[in-house]
Amino acid sequence: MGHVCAKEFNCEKELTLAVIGGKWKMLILWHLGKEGTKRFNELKSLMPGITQRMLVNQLRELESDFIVHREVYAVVPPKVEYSLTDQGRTLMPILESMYDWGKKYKGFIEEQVDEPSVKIGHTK
Amino acid sequence: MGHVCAKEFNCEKELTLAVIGGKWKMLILWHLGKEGTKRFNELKSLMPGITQRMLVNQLRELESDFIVHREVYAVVPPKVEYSLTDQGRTLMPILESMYDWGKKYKGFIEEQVDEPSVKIGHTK
DNA sequence: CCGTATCCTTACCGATACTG
DNA sequence: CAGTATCGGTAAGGATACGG
Repeated sequence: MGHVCAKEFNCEKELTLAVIGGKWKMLILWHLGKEGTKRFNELKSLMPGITQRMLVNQLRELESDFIVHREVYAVVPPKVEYSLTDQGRTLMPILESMYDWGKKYKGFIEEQVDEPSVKIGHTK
Repeated sequence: MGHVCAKEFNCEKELTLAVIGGKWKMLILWHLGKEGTKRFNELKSLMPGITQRMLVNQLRELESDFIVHREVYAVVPPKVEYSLTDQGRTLMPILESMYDWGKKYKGFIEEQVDEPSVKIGHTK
């Protein structure tokens, strides 16, 4: 198991990329890492634009890669909580340096092209 | 210009990912960052499996994002050298931490599933 | 030696509708 | 509330052939 298993990589960096590289994965990890445990619909409303299908999909992959823990409560209506595993938490420093780099790079790019062209939303 | 321009991102982390996330980009950056300037065919033989089309493509995107510098010499037969820009060099710490994380994660994964399943090539 | 030009496959992702 | 199921578009990436 693990969505990353049975794939071939040229390098361990690509393994890391395979884990965090999905369309919404970094955003999910960021919320869980910075704000802690979240329910499914909480995550959904924190990420405007994501569909239910994609949220489930990305969470399932992160779970099968041992990055995210899924806790199901046997209640009605259903309650499911997501959180980072210990392994998942070790990704945070990488996400932070990617955030910092992206921020500086955005400024750099806007100096090169004199109209602001890289559009970033509000999630930080 | 810049292949990254005119795209929308939820977060600056995703901008970083857009810059390094191509299939062969991290590998290219790694070679240029660790071993310095390379000619086109040198890069190609350092990356078994890459096609000429993809190597050109990834290099052009990195160039338009101001990460890689392309130096053309007016000689026959043609000679073209690729190197990291100053901006490109600032990516190396991120690539290194992704390498380190991937390496540890690979060991971690192999403990979970008792057969070795994550296959990594020889490029390091 | 260093590319272009085509063609084609497939993986990713979005929209939408339905369910325990 | 927290999911499945299905369908379809699009862009990334591979194979191959040709060119300055």
